[in-house]
Amino acid sequence: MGRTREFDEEAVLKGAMHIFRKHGYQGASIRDLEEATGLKGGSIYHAFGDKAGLFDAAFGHYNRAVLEGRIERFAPPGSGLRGLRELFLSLLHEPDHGSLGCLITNMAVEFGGGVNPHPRVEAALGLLRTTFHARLTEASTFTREGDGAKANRTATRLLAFYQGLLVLIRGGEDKAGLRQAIEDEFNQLETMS
Amino acid sequence: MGRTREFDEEAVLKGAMHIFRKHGYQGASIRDLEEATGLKGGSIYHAFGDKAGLFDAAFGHYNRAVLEGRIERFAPPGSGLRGLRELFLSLLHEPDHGSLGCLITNMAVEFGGGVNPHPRVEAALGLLRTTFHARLTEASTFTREGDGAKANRTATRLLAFYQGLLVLIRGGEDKAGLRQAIEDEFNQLETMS
DNA sequence: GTCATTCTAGAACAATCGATAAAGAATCGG
DNA sequence: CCGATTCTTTATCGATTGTTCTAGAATGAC
Repeated sequence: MGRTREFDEEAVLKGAMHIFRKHGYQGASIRDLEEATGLKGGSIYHAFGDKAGLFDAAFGHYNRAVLEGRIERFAPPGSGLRGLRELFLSLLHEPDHGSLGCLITNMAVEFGGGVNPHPRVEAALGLLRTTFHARLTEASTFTREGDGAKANRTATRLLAFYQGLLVLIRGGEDKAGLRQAIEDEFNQLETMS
Repeated sequence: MGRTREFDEEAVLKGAMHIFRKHGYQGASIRDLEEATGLKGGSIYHAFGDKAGLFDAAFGHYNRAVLEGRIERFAPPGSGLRGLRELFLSLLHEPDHGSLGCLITNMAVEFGGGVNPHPRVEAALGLLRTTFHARLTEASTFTREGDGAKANRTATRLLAFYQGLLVLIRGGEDKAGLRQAIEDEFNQLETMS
């Protein structure tokens, strides 16, 4: 029933993900991806169809392993505002001064301008927004409000703040100031009427 | 003393800027730039040295004409928090669903990951932060605070919010929700202790 | 008008791009 | 062992990339 696969798919996707995060989609060449994955070009095309297919798989891996993992670790269900704060602060601990950017942020920018948004970007933003909303409604100041309209609006505001932080981190902004901005935001969120 | 220039530099930079905003630096080819500027490749290289030189000039034009122009129009000195609010809201009026992204945001992301930040990105972020700080200190709630430390921290927080809004706009986020987020942010800023 | 100088136009450059094709290597059912 | 199938490798494809070169057109100084 055919030759057996020699590569570890997860390791391959991890390597490809690194390259796409560093150099973007357009900036990542097939040769770069060969080196990072250990696969030869032919194998890449056999396994993933084309460059866009490998990217899609790598993006899926990012959403699954990195994004969801980060949420589970720092802002699990029940952690409320304190969890969200830790989630935001965790962005500052990225290595290499954000040389590995957030794939969502980077691709929202790189693929933006088309008529419709990239589906994986949309899905990831949706997961973040849903998470923000859920943790917000766990906080007493938001459950008192009756419907979740206020939490919805705050979730959108936090989503923008979150993406902006990643832009500034990647832009080389000093992290102490960003930490202070995060603390301010959540301190104010906790003492809200 | 030599042949006279036939092209209008401002028009050329404007055309190049459009391409770079739409497709990014890597995604803009010299042929694209020829078409958008009306110049032939030879002339481009004669006038600007190379692709990076044209980009640098176009980025300078963006900071001068678009960014500073927007600030002067919506948040001139003395306009305080109300000016800042208008500045933020003006981001939503960008045409084509953000198909022309903010060059600062896009380049902070695309050139991020290097050891040191792109100087023009740094300059533009600095101008924004300085503007935010200045308008904040015009507001009574911030001048009461003695030193400008609070205004500094809020300026950084607003800078992240600003960049995040541009990411979401480019990502195709619906603008009504973003408008609400902006209004919430500034309503809360106006009623601060 | 001549000359040095500056700009423009267009062809061409080597290098790299994403992608394909062909052949060998490994696996399993028969 | 055979043959069908699947994966890996290698070489190579045409297209496009950023850039350079060369010839021609326009300018001001003399």
